[in-house]
Amino acid sequence: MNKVRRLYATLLRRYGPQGWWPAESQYEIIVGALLTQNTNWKNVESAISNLKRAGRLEPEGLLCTGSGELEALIRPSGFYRQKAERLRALTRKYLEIAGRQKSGARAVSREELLAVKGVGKETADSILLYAYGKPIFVIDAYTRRFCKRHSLFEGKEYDEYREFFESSLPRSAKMFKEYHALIVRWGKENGQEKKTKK
DNA sequence: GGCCAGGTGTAAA
DNA sequence: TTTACACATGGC
Repeated sequence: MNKVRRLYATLLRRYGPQGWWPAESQYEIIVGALLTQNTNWKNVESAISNLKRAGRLEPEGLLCTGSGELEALIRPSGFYRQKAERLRALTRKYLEIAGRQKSGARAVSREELLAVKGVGKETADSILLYAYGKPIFVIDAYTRRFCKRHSLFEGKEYDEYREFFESSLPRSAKMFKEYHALIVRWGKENGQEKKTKK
């Protein structure tokens, strides 16, 4: 049993299952993944609840919402102008994937998500893992801090971290979901040391 | 009042 | 390839 697995057991014992991703639908996960970019989750919840209340938290409904109205609804999540635009692009991709799945065509790929403007590696991987159940380990700022703090791994590239975790753990989406959630939970209780000036 | 939050795209060096 | 900066709100 390696250190990565032992730490997982420790976190799970300390915090219990986190039950991520907190959402009522697959589409809500995708919307949350985009809105949470560099943003406090509380603000995202507020934006999502606005969308829900307005009946816009579904792909077709969101796409037929005017720019001004959409921006106003997601305003609490910050970067609201660009996020409104990017949310539309991602929603179109989501519908395209859904249509394909219905006809049994090829499955969702990381590349096509990355091709959507506003979707970077973390967002793409969050979507693949939490919305589509693909066994891909999500790396975020907390994960890097976690690695450093526990002397697990010190790399540079996003994919180096991802491969480190994926090669240290059984290939299980269920475990990847829980581990990432636990790291975030850990991160919220362990503020960063100093802030090396990003 | 400044720092931070479950990043990403773009432009310049 | 690396670094710098814009994007923006809300909580402490």
